[in-house]
Amino acid sequence: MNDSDMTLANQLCFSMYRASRLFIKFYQQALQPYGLTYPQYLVLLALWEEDRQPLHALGDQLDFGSNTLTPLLKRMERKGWITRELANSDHRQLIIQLTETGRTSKTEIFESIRVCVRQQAIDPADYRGMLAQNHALIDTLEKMLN
Amino acid sequence: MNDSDMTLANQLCFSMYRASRLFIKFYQQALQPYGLTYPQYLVLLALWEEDRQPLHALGDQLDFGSNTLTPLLKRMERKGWITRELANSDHRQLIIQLTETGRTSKTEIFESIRVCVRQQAIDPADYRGMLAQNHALIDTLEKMLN
DNA sequence: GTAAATTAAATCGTACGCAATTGAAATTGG
DNA sequence: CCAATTTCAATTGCGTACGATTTAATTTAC
Repeated sequence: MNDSDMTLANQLCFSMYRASRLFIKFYQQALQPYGLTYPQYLVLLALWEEDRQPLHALGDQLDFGSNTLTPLLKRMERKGWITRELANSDHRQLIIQLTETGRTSKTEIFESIRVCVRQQAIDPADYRGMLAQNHALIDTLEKMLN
Repeated sequence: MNDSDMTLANQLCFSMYRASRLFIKFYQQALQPYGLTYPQYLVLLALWEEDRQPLHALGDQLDFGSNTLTPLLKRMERKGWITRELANSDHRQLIIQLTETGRTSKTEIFESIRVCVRQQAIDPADYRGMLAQNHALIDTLEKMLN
């Protein structure tokens, strides 16, 4: 590995960082009508897959700690997407649940996203290939960071 | 595109976001001894490729606006990595230049990064493949966002 | 049964990212 | 030449990210 591998253009980390930020900007366009940020949309995605999860379970899926999630979820509660209530069985756990609005918006928001993503016109095989490679990379990095 | 394509696990954007954050965390470990953050390291990379650039040129390469760069560069100036001076030819432009420390640290910091990256043990062909695919994706997204 | 350890959310502080605006300097067009 | 436009960096405000600590509730171990 020589110095020419250390240019901005040759850094995989930098290209991931660039692609991620552009991708998020792209999604934000579709989410703007709903007043949602991308991380907030991720919370909705997780809850649409499984409602009524404790905060730490959302954190496990999204790799967010309570330092990130607590204020984010409070904002989502204020905007009427979710409710936050202590679990009866364990008063340390905060159960996050979709509101009626949060549940029923799924169809409309998905359609907005789909319209938006369809314009990207990425080859489905490329998409799946990159997804698989990213998952492999994520596994490698997670192992190295303990 | 059906609802099963909308799970967290099937979102390319989310996997980019996850990989990017893990990658940055990985780099931060190597950068911690120098008190550098990853975005600050990117500025150094750009300046090591070409010193004495105006703020907006760094912004073009890293896709940062002055709203991000101005405070970031002030922190780097305080820590002695760079200097900030108005261009004589154009008093609107702020020329960013490496300090002696900034210039000479290159060798040592590169070595730290290389030691760290070598442990990843990613196949070089995979690395190049992902880099190329990311660049293609970045181009697509940039075009769609104007 | 209770002190020690663990788990969970919240809090604190710092540093991005980025949309939007501001204000100053340079360029342009009539 | 000079008013209008454009180009810059800086500022403002908000929402993440995340290391580190705190506080409260539950488990564990003896």
